[in-house]
Amino acid sequence: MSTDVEPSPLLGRVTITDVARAAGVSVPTVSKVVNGRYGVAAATSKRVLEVVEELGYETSLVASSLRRRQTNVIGILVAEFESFSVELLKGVSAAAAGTGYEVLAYSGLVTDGSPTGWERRSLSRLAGTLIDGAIIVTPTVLMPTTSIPVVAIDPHTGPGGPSTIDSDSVGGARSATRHLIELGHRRIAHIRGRGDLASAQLREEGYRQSLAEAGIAFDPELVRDGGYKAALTSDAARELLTRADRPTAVFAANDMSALGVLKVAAELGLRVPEDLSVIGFDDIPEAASATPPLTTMAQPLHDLGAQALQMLVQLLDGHDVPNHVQLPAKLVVRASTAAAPAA
Amino acid sequence: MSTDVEPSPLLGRVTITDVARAAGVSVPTVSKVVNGRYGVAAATSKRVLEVVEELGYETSLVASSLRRRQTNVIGILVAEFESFSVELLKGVSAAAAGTGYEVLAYSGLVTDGSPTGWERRSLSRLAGTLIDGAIIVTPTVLMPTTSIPVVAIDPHTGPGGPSTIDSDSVGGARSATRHLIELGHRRIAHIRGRGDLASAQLREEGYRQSLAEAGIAFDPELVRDGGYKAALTSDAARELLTRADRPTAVFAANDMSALGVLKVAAELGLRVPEDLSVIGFDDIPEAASATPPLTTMAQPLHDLGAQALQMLVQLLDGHDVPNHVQLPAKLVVRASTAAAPAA
DNA sequence: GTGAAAGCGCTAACAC
DNA sequence: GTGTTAGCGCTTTCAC
Repeated sequence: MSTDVEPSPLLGRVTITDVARAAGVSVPTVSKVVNGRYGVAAATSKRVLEVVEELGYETSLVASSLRRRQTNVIGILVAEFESFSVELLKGVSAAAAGTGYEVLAYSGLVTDGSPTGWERRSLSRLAGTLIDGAIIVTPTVLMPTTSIPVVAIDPHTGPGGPSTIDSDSVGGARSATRHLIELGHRRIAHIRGRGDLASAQLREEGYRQSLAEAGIAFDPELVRDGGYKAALTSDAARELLTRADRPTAVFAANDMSALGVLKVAAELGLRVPEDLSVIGFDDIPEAASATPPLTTMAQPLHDLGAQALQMLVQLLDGHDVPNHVQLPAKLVVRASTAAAPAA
Repeated sequence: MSTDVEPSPLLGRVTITDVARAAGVSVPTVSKVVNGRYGVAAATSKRVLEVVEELGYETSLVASSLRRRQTNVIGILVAEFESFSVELLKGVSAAAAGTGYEVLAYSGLVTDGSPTGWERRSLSRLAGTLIDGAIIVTPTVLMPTTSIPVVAIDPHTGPGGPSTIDSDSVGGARSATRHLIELGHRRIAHIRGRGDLASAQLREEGYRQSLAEAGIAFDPELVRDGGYKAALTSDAARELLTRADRPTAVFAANDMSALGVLKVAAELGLRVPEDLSVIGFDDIPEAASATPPLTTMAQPLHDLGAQALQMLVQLLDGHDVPNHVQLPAKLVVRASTAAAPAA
């Protein structure tokens, strides 16, 4: 019976109930007005809208998504927000503009326990409720069945899972290695990527192919694990570069590792590129501003993200998409590679 | 009475009800087990956990956050995922590791209608339910009362709102302008930032101060709006650079604008830095790889994000935090600035 | 044209 | 120890 209107809800958010009470109508009526459903008197609608405006009400994503079937938000799931994932995110976000979908990026807790399987957990927590579809960056496990459409970027492996998109790791690695060979290098080391990602294996494969083509014997002593991380690369690089017969060039499976090699080389007093050539993979922004600027195989990260989004939207619209899309990688020569030192 | 266990829920996500049914217990019991509450028999707990594992159940963020008071996720709200916001995001994410909080970045639809007020809408949609606290990047409106703790980065304005953090725009702008003056420039143009952000006004203020200190008369004809965007800067830059008495240097309020100036200068056949010096503000990754590499005032974007997160966590823990934190900006000289051409 | 009732998936109180 | 009841904020039938 009370007609008092709370003008400013000082604590707690404004709920649909607050609006209903203030407007003197029922909760469902407010819902209809807010969602533009038919069957509401113009006068009622006007009054409700005024109260909505006055109170600053906005429907709760959480509550409505629990009830509705779709939310019009797509999720991009990453293990961590770092240079690589964030470049993809920019591409996804740019491509999402105008599609009517909002973008929500989520980084689950990777610290507690294994670094593997985070994607399944994140997906379970968000799918079916918060997000209509997901783009998963570097998933480490296979997810044969998911409750919502999924596109994976740089996935664990090929068939059986969701649609995937990546760039040409084998071809890129071949180009990278060939670049070093053409500069006269013969002792070329390789810092491997994360073993649980197909891209890492393919890059090693490309490295071996290039070596074979040039008639250079593969030396297992020159291959070490870097896990796509600068920190993990350090020990490997130190071992490699303190050998009596140290390599004159290093092909790192990604830029973070290459940056790690650069750091170790500097510590060791090795000049890059005079004493040591270093080439990376990805072309993250840090590559260009490294000392010296890093030669690398550029992945079209922005496009990768943008196309992943387009594929996902296709899927959400019920269309078919290719099972696998591959974009080319491109050699970007900067200052960390040069002719091999005279033997 | 049926005891059949669905081994693989092919469509829809696995809910707590599925688990309860499969384990032969009630829904609340599953909830207790999953959340580690006391008062469950060891045997029951074990059985439930097995089913959880088998079915791959993960509690829904949405459903639990609707019921619970807190979710342990903090939201970073941005208008768009671009270089600036994304650098902050990396800092936030890095600082969040180990705090027990997960990070969720959200970019609301800015396209529909005005670019202003998106933050209030996003906040309303997520606060109180999905996220425990929020970091808002470049909010354009004042939000005196919010239902959850909020920290604003590079805000609209000073007092009255949430705690804020930014870097020293006045001091930075003074340094930038002084750098140009010391190089012998006297006709120095300024491309303004977004008028709805305090940082833009403060940078213009710093520019004017430096001019005054050097005894250079302020010329309103040399100040144009760029809105912090490369695209919006183009027209302004073209006007400025086609004048008979064109400036010999430009201080752009941020790097995106500076990049826009570089582009126009190239179109106009002006050499940078020989004919025109350009300095930006922010030091986004693109600055280093621009042609030529951009001289700029570096904001500690990573630290800004990291400290914003720390402040927010303090707030969430019930501690007080300073109302305003300011970090210094630092001159980074690259190749887009040089001595003024002889008059 | 409007409101009462039900329910999305989950958790907190409270019975049993 | 375990299940029943209630309710978070919202939307969807479906009576009235």
